Amino acid sequence: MNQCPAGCDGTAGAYRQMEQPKDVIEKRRQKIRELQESGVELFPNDFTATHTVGDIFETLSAPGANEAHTPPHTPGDSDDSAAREKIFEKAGTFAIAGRIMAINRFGKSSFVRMRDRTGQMQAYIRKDKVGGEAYDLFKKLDIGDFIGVSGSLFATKTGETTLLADRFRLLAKSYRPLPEKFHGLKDPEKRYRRRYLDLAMNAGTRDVFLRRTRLMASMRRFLGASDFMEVETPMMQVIPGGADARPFRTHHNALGIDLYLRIAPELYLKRLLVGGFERVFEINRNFRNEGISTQHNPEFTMLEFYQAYATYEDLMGFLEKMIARVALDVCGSAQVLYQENEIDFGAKFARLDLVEAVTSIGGVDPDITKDAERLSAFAKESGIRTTGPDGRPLGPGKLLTKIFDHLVEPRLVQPTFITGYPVEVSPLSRRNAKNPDIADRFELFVAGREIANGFSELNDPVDQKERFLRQVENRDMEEGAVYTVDEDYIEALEYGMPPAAGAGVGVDRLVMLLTDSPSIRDVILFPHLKPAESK
RNA sequence: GGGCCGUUAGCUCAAUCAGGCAGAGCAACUGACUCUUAAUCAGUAGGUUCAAGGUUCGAUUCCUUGACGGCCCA
Repeated sequence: MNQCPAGCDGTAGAYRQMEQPKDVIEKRRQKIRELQESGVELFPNDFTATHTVGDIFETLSAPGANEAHTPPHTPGDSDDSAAREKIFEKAGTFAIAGRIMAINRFGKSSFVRMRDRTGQMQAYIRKDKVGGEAYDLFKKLDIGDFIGVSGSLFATKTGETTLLADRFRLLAKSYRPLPEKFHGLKDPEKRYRRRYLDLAMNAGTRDVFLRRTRLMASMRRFLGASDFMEVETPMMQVIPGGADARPFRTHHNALGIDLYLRIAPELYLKRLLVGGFERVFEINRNFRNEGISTQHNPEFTMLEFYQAYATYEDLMGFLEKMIARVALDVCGSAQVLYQENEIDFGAKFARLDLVEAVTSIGGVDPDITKDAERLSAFAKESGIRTTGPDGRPLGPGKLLTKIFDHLVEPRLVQPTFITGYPVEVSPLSRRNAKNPDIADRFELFVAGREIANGFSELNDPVDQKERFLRQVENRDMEEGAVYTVDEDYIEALEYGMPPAAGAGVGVDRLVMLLTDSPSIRDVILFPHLKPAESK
């Protein structure tokens, strides 16, 4: 039964819409107008909370108050409840501020579930306590509004510690309804685009980003304790270097020149080694103008650190310890479950030579790895592209690492250092003392993905310049690449850089591992998505 | 870049196979209720079915194109 009493022509419809708005938001706007008309301030900012929810429970669990907040509680346990009453009485009054997450209204009293940054607590609002006028105001409040409540504590029948309101105030009105309480916000697109709702509704999401913050703090602590200093180097660079990737381009108006967003901080951090800062690190964003996927965001966070008088082998040991420490700080254990696999960051990480990995794990005939032509044929058979973007055939070193990526990388579940990379694919690494075609370099793989990359640094300016030149030559035809030798960096090396080793750690990927997140978008607050059509 | 899947009320999802008045729960609104906690009870309202086009008497449903997202592959 839903007939228009006045007939269902357009005029009546418009009239009805004014009287009784259909739209949820319009209804709320109307309610807000009524609030304003009765003199309620919608967005005051002079409420002072005396406590957080966490503070209150902490107060109660202080010595002598142990039982005060242990719901659910067996009702009718008179000794106990008498003791609790006493504790609550002694505790005094509290004023808390937070967002209304749920309301259970009765005729003349209501329970409100409030949440602040430390947790949730329910308040009980009674008409006879707060007064008729205030209670009428309360009736107009919505889930999602922010309120401040002051009062004393009591235990409900079910034993839940509850704030009995003497007074309450509206602190900020919401114009839009929050997503549903039980199912929350599930649509991944909406979760990413409107992360604030995802955070407001999903405890799991809040936990991921709390862990991310803890991870950053843990890494900084670990590096600081080892005498590393944190530095910040340019994100806008004239020559983007330190990695093999396409940069974003931007423009400086006053200088009239194009600049690039950095693809890596490496070449600047090593200039600091030249300057005498022997242990430096930087944690910040790099930008790579490439595809977006569950593993790639155009801007991502990287830790890079450099240590003078250290080798890549020293750094493997260091990283091993750092990651174990970070896992412990973030997860409370060095054994971490990631997508069905238990990963042990506490044990010594495996170490394996690249060629050995390709033959033993990848099952490739050792003879093939020694012969460039057979390597190329094998790659082709395995469905691997054997030419670069410019159409020229890839060198054997590049082919070998591609075969590795294809056959071995997905199978390296437990933390594994791969060493023995060809110099051909390691333009900034020091050559191995015994084999000049091999670099003193490692990559760390966990759960089938590259997590870190490190090497003993090339500090010979002549060798470095030659490698830059070769790189430029090879990239000549490559679309979008930037091919300039960083002469300024070479000059810095010419003044002398101490022997050193450095490594980069993909922070987002590490966070994924430690929060059991399948997509990089789950660990970046505002991941890049294509702009939506509308809404 | 390729393949598959998805997009329906503020939110979570039905209805699509085989075309026939677009539904539920929560949220909202009205009323009852001073111990609820996914409150309960009675009632009400709420839809550009992602967009554009096509087929058809009739399209959420079938076809084409596009947008965005998810998964897999490169």
